Parts: sequence; structure tokens; C-alpha cells
Amino acid sequence: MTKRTDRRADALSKERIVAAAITILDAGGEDALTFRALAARLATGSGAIYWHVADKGELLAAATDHVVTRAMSGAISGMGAGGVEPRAAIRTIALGMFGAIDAHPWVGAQFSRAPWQPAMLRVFEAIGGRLWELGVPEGAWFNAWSALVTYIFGAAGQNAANARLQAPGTDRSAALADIAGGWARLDPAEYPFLRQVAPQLAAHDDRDQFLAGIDLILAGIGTVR
Amino acid sequence: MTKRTDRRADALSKERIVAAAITILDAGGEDALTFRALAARLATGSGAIYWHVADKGELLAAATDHVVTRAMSGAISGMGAGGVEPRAAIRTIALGMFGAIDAHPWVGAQFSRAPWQPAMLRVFEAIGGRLWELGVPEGAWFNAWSALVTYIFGAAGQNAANARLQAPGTDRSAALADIAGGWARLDPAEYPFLRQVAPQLAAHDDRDQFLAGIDLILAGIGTVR
DNA sequence: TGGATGTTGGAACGGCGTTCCATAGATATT
DNA sequence: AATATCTATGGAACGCCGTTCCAACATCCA
Repeated sequence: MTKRTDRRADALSKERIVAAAITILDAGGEDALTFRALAARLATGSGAIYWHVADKGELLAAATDHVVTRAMSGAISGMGAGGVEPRAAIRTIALGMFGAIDAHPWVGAQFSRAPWQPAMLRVFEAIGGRLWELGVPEGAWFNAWSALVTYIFGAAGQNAANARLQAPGTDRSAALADIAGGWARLDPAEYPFLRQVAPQLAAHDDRDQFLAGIDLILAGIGTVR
Repeated sequence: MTKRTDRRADALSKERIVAAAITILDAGGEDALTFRALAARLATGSGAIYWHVADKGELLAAATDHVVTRAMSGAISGMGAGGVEPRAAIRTIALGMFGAIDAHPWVGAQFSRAPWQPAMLRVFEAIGGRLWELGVPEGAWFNAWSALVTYIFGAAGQNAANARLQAPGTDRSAALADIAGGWARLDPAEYPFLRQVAPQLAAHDDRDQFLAGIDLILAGIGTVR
């Protein structure tokens, strides 16, 4: 019925459409993904795309799912067979998500629009499973899990947002130095703290910063006994 | 020059436009805010609005700034004059942001599009200042501050996203029970953790959950000495 | 009083997501 | 083998969006 033979060598399919969408998203961000651009790239009409995909939301969800799935399997395979210390495993998983969103900033905005996606469940489970291994007491499972997951996706998403709103040409450290410079020039009476940490804002590494947050939460979880 | 007299009793102004925008956003979400709807509500044309506001981005930024400013002053006045335990103060500020985003879910999406807004700086400073009072060692200031701020805005934003994508009529607990039910029916071999915590997902309170995360991070910060 | 200047509001433009539909290719039926 | 049916295609058209343009009006200074 549906797929007895390929009627054309370049037949459309949801997979081909999602792949093209990811290419466009990576190249030009979320605004660049239009059904017209997609149709042009696939040498077809926009109507044909709607035969395989319900709407733009489903397309973005499918693209996100694809990226997250790849990142998760990459992180897991990177850990090899069992025996990894649970805290290290959590860091690896978190970094996997961070890296995926960093490489595909449009994914960051997508989390807020479609949580509970299948690929996300694997991430959720992976984090939760390691908390078990850590010996977190049962009463604290949900809170510990929720804090970690919230932080991971929140931080990665915010990082992607920063990347997204940066002018394409400019480099990150210059933009950051600009903001830090602004902080350093704030009123000392009203903003003593921001003035104080401005140099660290300018110098910080997003990845290290992200991991430091993970470690703080893990340390907090460690106090629950 | 600009404002010697009011030429009309109902003269347009950025304040009136922003107020109308907030009303529309609260009533119908981000999609409902269009320049046509805004013009209709203000009984004018879309062109007139552009005389006071550069574009939709500036309008959303101004609306966000307004809401955050109000929430912050509310949180601060709620604490009375000095002497509040720093951890309690941090919880109050965090809850203020959480409440603001909960009441105006569209604000959640805005953070990612325009961080570094003036109102945000006050929040940033308030959190940082309390870390000082807590006696966090200087080397840990930036990490502790960053983790807290990231968590607060990430969690509040995700919570708003969940609220946003819920059908207007349906109630929260039913939707949550649906998702929890799905978790409970997952493959036990692949998703043991999610099956285990599904009941807690169904029963949890977003606010308590949010605060539990704050407390975990504060506990983690407490281990840095 | 008469330009100059600060505002207004509605028409128009290009682009978007989506729908519609005529049609071609593949399969099923006789 | 001929016909009918169904899957899949691609381009035109619809309504809405953000934004720009501009003719007209209100107010102010000379």
C-alpha cells in the first residue's frame, strides 16, 4: 500500500524532510526555516511537504527529537560499558545536552515548546537512574532529579539564546566584554556585586560555568542523607 | 517640544501602548499580540504605534521589563527593612520571579530573547548581594551566582512554557495526570526510574518543586568553604 | 498668519503558514 | 488490457503578519 516500491528515486519522506530542515536550521536559525525554503531545497512544492508533516510544529519537534537522540546515544557510547561513577555519568549526559544545544541553538527554544518528547524521556531516565546509583534516599529522588533536569535544560537553553541573539559576524568574547564593561560602569552604590564579578563574566567559559552549576547541585544532593 | 501639552486626552504614549500590550498578552498569549490587535484596542492605526515603538521586539522587551520591575519591587517590599536571613531573601526573590512568570507566561519566552535587560540587572544584583551576606568565599561568588540565576530563570521559564502549551480550558492536574499515566506505562526494563517517580510527578506542586531546587543549590553552596 | 514640526491612521508591500486542487504515477479491479 | 482507485505531488491562492509609506491633521514658533 504505502511503500511497496519507490515511485521515484528522490521520493519525499519525513526523514528527508527533517534532514533538510536541520540543515536549514543550522545554517540560518529558526527564522530561516520556512516551508518555501524547504520546498526549494527539496525541489518540490510546499503542499507536498504537508503530505508527510502535519505542520511546522511537528517539523521542529521531529528535528529536535533527532538531534537529542543523537546526542544522547553519543554521550552513552562515550561512557563505554557500565561501571562509570554516577556523578561522572551525570556530568557526561549533561555535557552531551549542552553540546547538542550549543551546536544547534534552535533546539534550545524548542524545549520550551515541546517538553515530554520521546527523546527527552531517555535523558530524564538516564539522569534519574544515576541518582539511584548514587544512593540518594527515596524521599529525595524526585526533588534531586527535578533540580538537575531543570538546570540542565534551563542553562543549555539560555546559553543557546545568547548564541542566537549574537550578530552572525561578531565573536563571542567581544560581545561578552561589552556586557562586562557595562557592568563595570554601573553605579557602585546600587550594583556593587555586578561590578565586582564583571571581570569574571568577561573571562568565563560557558561550559565550565555550566558544569560548575551541575557540581553545586550534586553537592547539594550529597547533603541529603 | 515633545510634550508641552497633551494634544488629545487619549494621546498615545509608550506607556499606554505597553500597558495595552500586557493586557493582550495576558489574555491571549504571545500569538495574540499583533499590531493590528493593539491598534484596534487603542483605537488608532498600526502606523501610529510605530511612532512610539521601534518594532515588536522592543515592545515585548518593554512589557517584560515592566513586569519584572514590578515583581522585584514587590518582592523587596515584602521583605521589609534589612535583617532578613540571606537564604530566606534569595528564596523570596526567586519566588517573586517565579510568580511573575507564572502570572504572565509570555515573560518566560522573553528572557531567552533579551537577557541583560535593565530590570534583570536588579535581580542579578539582589541575588549576588545575598551571597555576599552569606559569606560565600570570593572564589566561589561567580559560580554560585551563576548557578542560582540560571536555575531561577530556567525553571521559571520552563514552568511558563508548560503553562503556555496547555489547552486554555483544561486544568493543570488533569494534564499532569495524563503525562504521569504515560510514564507509569513505560517499559519497566527501559524506564524504571520514570515509572517509579510518576506518582510524584502527578502530585507535585510547581512552586514547592521550584523552591526545592533552590534549596539544593543553596545546600551545595554551603559545602563550599 | 503661515510655515515648520510633531503625530496620526490607514493603505500597501512582501513574506509567512496553511489550504486547496488539478494532476500524474502506481496499484487494484474487472 | 482497460479502467477505476488511491497515493503523492507541486503550484496557486488565502488570510494574516510585521513593517513601511504617506497624506492629512494638530500644535507650536516666528
